[in-house]
Amino acid sequence: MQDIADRVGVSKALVSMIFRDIAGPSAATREKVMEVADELGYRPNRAAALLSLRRTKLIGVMAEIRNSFHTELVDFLVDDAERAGYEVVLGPVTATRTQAQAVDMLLEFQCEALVLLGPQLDSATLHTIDERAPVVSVGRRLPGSTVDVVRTADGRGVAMLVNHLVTLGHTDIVHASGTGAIGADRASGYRRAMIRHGLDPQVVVSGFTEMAGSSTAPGLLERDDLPSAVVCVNDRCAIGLLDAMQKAGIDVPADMSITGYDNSPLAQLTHIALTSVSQDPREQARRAVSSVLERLDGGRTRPASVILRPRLSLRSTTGPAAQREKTRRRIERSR
Amino acid sequence: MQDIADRVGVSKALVSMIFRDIAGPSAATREKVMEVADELGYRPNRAAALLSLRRTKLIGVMAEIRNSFHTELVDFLVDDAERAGYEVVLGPVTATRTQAQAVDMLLEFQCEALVLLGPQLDSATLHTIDERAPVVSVGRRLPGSTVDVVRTADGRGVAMLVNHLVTLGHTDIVHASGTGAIGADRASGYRRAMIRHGLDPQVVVSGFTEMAGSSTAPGLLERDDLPSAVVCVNDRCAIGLLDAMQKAGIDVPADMSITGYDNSPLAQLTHIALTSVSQDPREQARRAVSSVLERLDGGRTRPASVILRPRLSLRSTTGPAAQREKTRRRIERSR
DNA sequence: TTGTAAGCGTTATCAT
DNA sequence: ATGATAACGCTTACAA
Repeated sequence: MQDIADRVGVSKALVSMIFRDIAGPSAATREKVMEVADELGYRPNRAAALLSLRRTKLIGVMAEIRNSFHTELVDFLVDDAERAGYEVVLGPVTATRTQAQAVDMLLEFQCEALVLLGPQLDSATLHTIDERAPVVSVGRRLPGSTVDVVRTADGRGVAMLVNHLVTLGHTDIVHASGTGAIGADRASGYRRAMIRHGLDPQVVVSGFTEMAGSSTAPGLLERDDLPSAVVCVNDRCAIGLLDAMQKAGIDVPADMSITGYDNSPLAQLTHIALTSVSQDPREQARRAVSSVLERLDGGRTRPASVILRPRLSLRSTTGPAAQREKTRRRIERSR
Repeated sequence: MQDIADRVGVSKALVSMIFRDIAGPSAATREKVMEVADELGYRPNRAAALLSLRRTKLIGVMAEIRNSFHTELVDFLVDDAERAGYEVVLGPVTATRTQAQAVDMLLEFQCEALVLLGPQLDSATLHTIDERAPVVSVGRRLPGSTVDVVRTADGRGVAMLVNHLVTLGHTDIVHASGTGAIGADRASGYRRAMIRHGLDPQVVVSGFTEMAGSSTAPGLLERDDLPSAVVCVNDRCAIGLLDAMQKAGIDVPADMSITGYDNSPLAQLTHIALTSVSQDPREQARRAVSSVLERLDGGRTRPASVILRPRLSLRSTTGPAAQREKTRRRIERSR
């Protein structure tokens, strides 16, 4: 910057103003400065600006880079943040990099606020982080939390699936569950919905991956009666189960209905066509950024929660409950 | 930092050294300083350090956040970089954020080197960027380029698919192609392989998405003879086509074989089981980071190219060429 | 083992 | 419209 100033014969201050598009400098110097800057290949040093300014205009986003639902959210977050004049710094969680490490990195980068996707950190830790920079937790239920929350009413989403299945005549509905806060939330939504319908909740432990889903199949096939429907904790689990079931000769949805959760691009592929629940990442991103802005620029200090309504996406993996007789015959045949 | 120094009654310099684990300070002061730092919730300011140091230890990675192949690479890059003592900053390319903008952002963050995934920027631009910070282009062919390149021999990969199909007795093999440098590379690999076998290359324009793949189907179904095999430009395209074909009553691979490219997690799902070509993201990431290190810390100045051998992943979407008669009958039936 | 002081590239305040 | 100068928080000779 000093170089440019020297070359043009002005001061650093002028150059700085010109680069920040601030009224003051004359059009003539403006042009000259830009020209020389170009020639010298000058790039503003964000770190230095950051040091001088009180604000960094940086929003840190912790995400599991391999989770397509997270990357979808990140994509939207980047755009929303940009529109608000902020830049997103991604703190990736990987096999070898914990959530705590990701947060540490974001804090070192002097992010003004943190958006945490599916945080597994406990409330106390979140609170501590929040004291340094406003935290928005996305996608996870946080009872009695002191940080901002944006999430879908997962319990309700799962209940919608159960209702849908009951309407189709299903009564023998199993839940393939996941672990952690998110898994627990969905499982309890399932349980409540089943009880509300006077049905028996049946939870089998599964997980959030295709592998988990497909390894849940044998246990179900072993039963005397195949359940008439399985509500899976997410789309990937459902796809794994779907796959294993089809391999075993089970017709979905004729013999058994299967539902997912997330309404991921995968679920929408026509030859998977998974009945699922949409979490509306577009809207979650928007709300998360709004939350950040309210606390950063809007003066809000109390934590706020945004709980979005899930939306059912009916596709071809759910259908009327099978006649018991038929199902049993199918199973026999496939053995 | 000054606060800590004051509280403990030492100088900033000591505190700095302690935080960087530098020999010198006594164990006693060390402990005292850490304690007070904890109490004050102190976090080192990376930007300030960066300003003082000559080095940022930052590697910028430009990636399409929604592209699962890119995110897979990023995941590995993060780990490899960390192992080498570097931090990765992600410059996301989205619908509203161009590659040039992503690169600008990374440069503003004072990244010491740039890893560009599938860059569409022209050679001249890449060269200009390289003058500021060493550039590694990943996954794209760059004839006569002046920057480092890490890629798979895509032409050869596609040729392997063609060879495989020819071995299975196929002769009527169509290529569903993509645009851009990558699409062109794969198309020319296809053409050369076909000619080598004395077959007629037939290229139809498709694209890199499921949508593109499925919208390629009608044109193929319209033909008097269904091609016996289709080599798609990537897995997503293949899955779209696969889907549309199955919907049209075509049995894959009995009536028609389909191949993908990338060996993505999707291709590996057992009920898709797409024959594909692996680009080995793990290895590409490793090489990209090595390239960076050689130029940053190893003193290499000449550009280097690493061209990896693709690897065939045979699965269930390819099979022996169908008898013409059978195929025709199938098609009639499905109409 | 510890302290002092200069400097990194910017922005901001106050003059001119 | 432009310039001088003091921060910003850290690192690093060099000195004690």
